[in-house]
This record gives sequence, structure tokens and C-alpha cells, in this order.
Amino acid sequence: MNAASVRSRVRAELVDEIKEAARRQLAIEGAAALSLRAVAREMGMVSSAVYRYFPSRDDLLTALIVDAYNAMGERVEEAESAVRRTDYRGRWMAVCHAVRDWARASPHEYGLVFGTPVPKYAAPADTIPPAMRVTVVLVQIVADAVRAGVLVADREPIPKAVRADLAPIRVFFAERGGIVDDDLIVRSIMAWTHIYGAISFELFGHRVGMVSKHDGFFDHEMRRMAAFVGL
Amino acid sequence: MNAASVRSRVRAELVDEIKEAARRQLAIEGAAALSLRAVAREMGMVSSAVYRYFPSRDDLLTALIVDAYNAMGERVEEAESAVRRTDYRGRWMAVCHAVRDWARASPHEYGLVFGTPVPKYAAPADTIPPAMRVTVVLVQIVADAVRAGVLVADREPIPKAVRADLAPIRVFFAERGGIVDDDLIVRSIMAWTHIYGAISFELFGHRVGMVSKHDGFFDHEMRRMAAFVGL
DNA sequence: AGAAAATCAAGAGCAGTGCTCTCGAAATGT
DNA sequence: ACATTTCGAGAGCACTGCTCTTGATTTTCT
Repeated sequence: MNAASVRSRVRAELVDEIKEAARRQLAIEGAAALSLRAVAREMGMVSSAVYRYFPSRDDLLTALIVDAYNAMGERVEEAESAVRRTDYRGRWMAVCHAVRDWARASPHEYGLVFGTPVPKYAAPADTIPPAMRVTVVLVQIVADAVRAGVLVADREPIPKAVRADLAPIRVFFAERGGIVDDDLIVRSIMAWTHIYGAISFELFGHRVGMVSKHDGFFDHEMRRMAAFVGL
Repeated sequence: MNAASVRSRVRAELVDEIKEAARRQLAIEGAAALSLRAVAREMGMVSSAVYRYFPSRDDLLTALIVDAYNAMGERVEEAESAVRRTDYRGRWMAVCHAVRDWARASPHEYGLVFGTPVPKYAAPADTIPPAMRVTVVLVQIVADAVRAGVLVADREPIPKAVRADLAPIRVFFAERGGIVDDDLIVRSIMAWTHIYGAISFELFGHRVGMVSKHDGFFDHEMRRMAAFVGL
């Protein structure tokens, strides 16, 4: 049985090596060009051998997606935790910049998780928790700020069609210690939407002709959105 | 020479038919699965014949991208022009909804232009004017509102690193009759960013668990952003 | 310790892809 | 009427994802 773990350990190592090689290939050519045969070749294996570890190319991609989410989440958590706890706006900005920095450092991985859904898209359940990590951090900041009573913004009326939708999110905030009003939830979702929009616009080349100094613009717009949220 | 135009006419028709078939295939399977051989098959041609009309698969894709931009632009212009000229906020909202409606009706085409850049991305010059159509409409609305003096918003200070970037856009507004301040430019870009972010989030499935009544939420957030711009 | 079962790398093979080249036939220009 | 361009078809290359079989090794059970 210890022997069994020998096999499973070397197997886990192989899985990691394959993902490593795939990631390398991904960084060079992008997701569309990721070829199982090529990663096999790079590892001195024959292609059919790789299928012992990943039943299909899409499964390999899914594994890379999970890893990408986790890498992003890790960076974000790391950056956010380095900021003084009561500096809510600073924590928020740290998250914004961490996401963007990671995206610029690993554009293809960013495209993998936030770009066009590559296969027909059936987000497997195991991608959901990693995908939530950034969201959780943002929610925690808002919840903390609310509890500290430092969050201020005009409360706008919400159409009841929207209001009905927000109940699960309200408990999501509440679980993290923040009793939030519906409008704050809306503003938070909008801010997260904007972070994603800004980074994708930049990375996918949709801001050529509009913005050239991306660093400065991003920082400024994120600051504006933080204010919009009320931080 | 009239005979010459016979040939060139049938050629143009063939080009259109190929694009048509490709679009059909695109709608079903998505861009990644678009196969030149399959469209050839559907047209009763042999694959090499298609290469007389499109030198490569990427060129076909580029043509589809241009068409997609134009389709979106057309829908937007149409919807916007149906609104009373002095109803600036209404015009803005019409654009927002037109973009989203088009995106939901043709998700794969939307993904083609706004998703992960499929090839290594070298946006050919002929994609730029079609890509600008929506932007132009939005700018025109803001310019009109400014000229009418109905646009109000707090003017926030802009870091000078950003300010330097904005000169070309300022003339872009001015050419359309609107003398705008830098902060308004920033707000406009942010709003366009948000439109894109919201639609992509919805279409690419990144709002599951956050929003389920997308129609209502989108309308509400667009209204908020219109107010943010000052409309 | 020896037999049975699971696991593995490798190879061959299938169906599909993008793309190139060559070859006749047809349309076009002179 | 002749020369030139334009076109469709076919064969072929190198590549892809994926399946199946084979023979060897390793693990597990008895």
C-alpha cells in the first residue's frame, strides 16, 4: 500500500509535468494551438500515453483553467493581505492591480478563463470555487467597510425585478459580516464587471486609439469605480 | 469588359455564399470549429476551390469579423436613430440595449469580435472603421448633449499622466460638435468599457450565481452608467 | 512467494484539419 | 482564332484528437 502510493506519487508528478509543458505551450501559442501531441512530444512520450493522464484535450484545458483561477486568486489574496486592514480603498485597489498584473503577465491564461468559452462550455463544478476567490476577497472588503461604517454612497432605488435577484448575494455578504443594502450589491457587481471589462479591453486590443498609457488610465478608472462603490 | 464584370459578379456572389455558409457553421459550433473544408462540403465544392476566394482560414474569419462589426453597427445606428434627438439618455440606452440584443442573438459573432483574439491577432486595417461605428454613435450622443448643455456631472481631477493621452479623443469629440472636458472623456470610455464588460460577463457565463434576471439587471446598470456619464 | 489483476508506454490506425501543387477545362482578352 | 488568365478538381503533406491492441511492468490478492 506504500508501494501503491509510489505509483500514485509518480503519477501525480507526471500530471504536473504535463500541465507544466502545456502551460509553456499555452504561453507561446495560445489556447487554440494547444496540442496534446506537442506536449507529448516535448516530454518524450507518445501521444496515446498522455491519454492515461488526461482523457481528452478539453480535460487538460479544464485543469489549466482551474490552475489559472487559483494562480489569479493567490496573487490577489497575497496583494490584498499586504494592505492595512482598515484601508478599505487601498485593499480594493490592491485587488484591482493584482488582477491586472496577473493578466498582463499571463495573458493567455487570462484569455482562457475570461475569454470566449473555448469548448461548447460546460463549466465543470470544480472550476467554481477557484473562480470565486477574487469575488470573495472583494466582497470581504466591502463587508468590512460596511461593518466599520466607513462606506458611503447615495442609495439609489432598485427596480423590484432586480431586487428579487439579489437575496442570495445578500446572505453571501452577511456570511462575511456585512449587512448590505441592495444598491451596494449592485454597485459591487458593477465594479467587478468594470474591472473585467477594463482588463479585457486592454488585453484584447480594444482600446487602441483610445488609451495608450494603460497603467495610468487603469489606476484612475479603478479609483473612480472604488468611489462609485463608496469606498 | 462587360463580360469581365460577369465573372467578377459571380465571383462576388460566391464570396458571399461562402461567408453565408461559414456564418451558419459559426452559429452552430463556434469559431474554433469553423472548418474551411466543411463549408466547401456544404457548397458542393472541393476544399482547394475555396482557397481561390479566401487565401486562408484566418482571412475567412477576418471577413466574418468585419461583417459582424457591421451588423452590430447597423443595429445600433438603427435603434439609436429611432429615438427623439433631444432624448440623450434615451439614445444612450437604445445603444446599450441594441448592442446587447445583437450579442444575444449572435453570440458566436459577438465572441468573434469581443472574445479572445483567435489567431495571434493582427487586426487588419479594414476591421478598424467597422469597429468604430458603435463608438462613433456613443460619442455623438455625448457631443450633442454637451452642446445642448444638458450634460451634468461632477468634474473630477485627472492625473496628468492620463490627461496627455486624451488629446486625440478630444478632437474626435470636437469633430462631432462637442467640446468636452477630460473627465467626460474618461467617463465615456469607462461607460463603454462597462457595456462591454456586462454583456461579456453575461454571455460568457461569468454571472451565474450573481445575476439571473439579466434583462432587468442590465437595464438598471446601464441606467446607472448613463447617470455616471452625466446623461 | 506465486498467481491474478491493474496499470502503463508504445505503435498502428482512423477521420478529420489547413494548405500546396499540378492538371485539364472553361472563360476572357486581344 | 490564339494566348492568357481564372477556375474546379484531385492528390498529397503534415498535422490534429482519439481509439484500440499488444506486450511489459507493477501492484494486489491469495
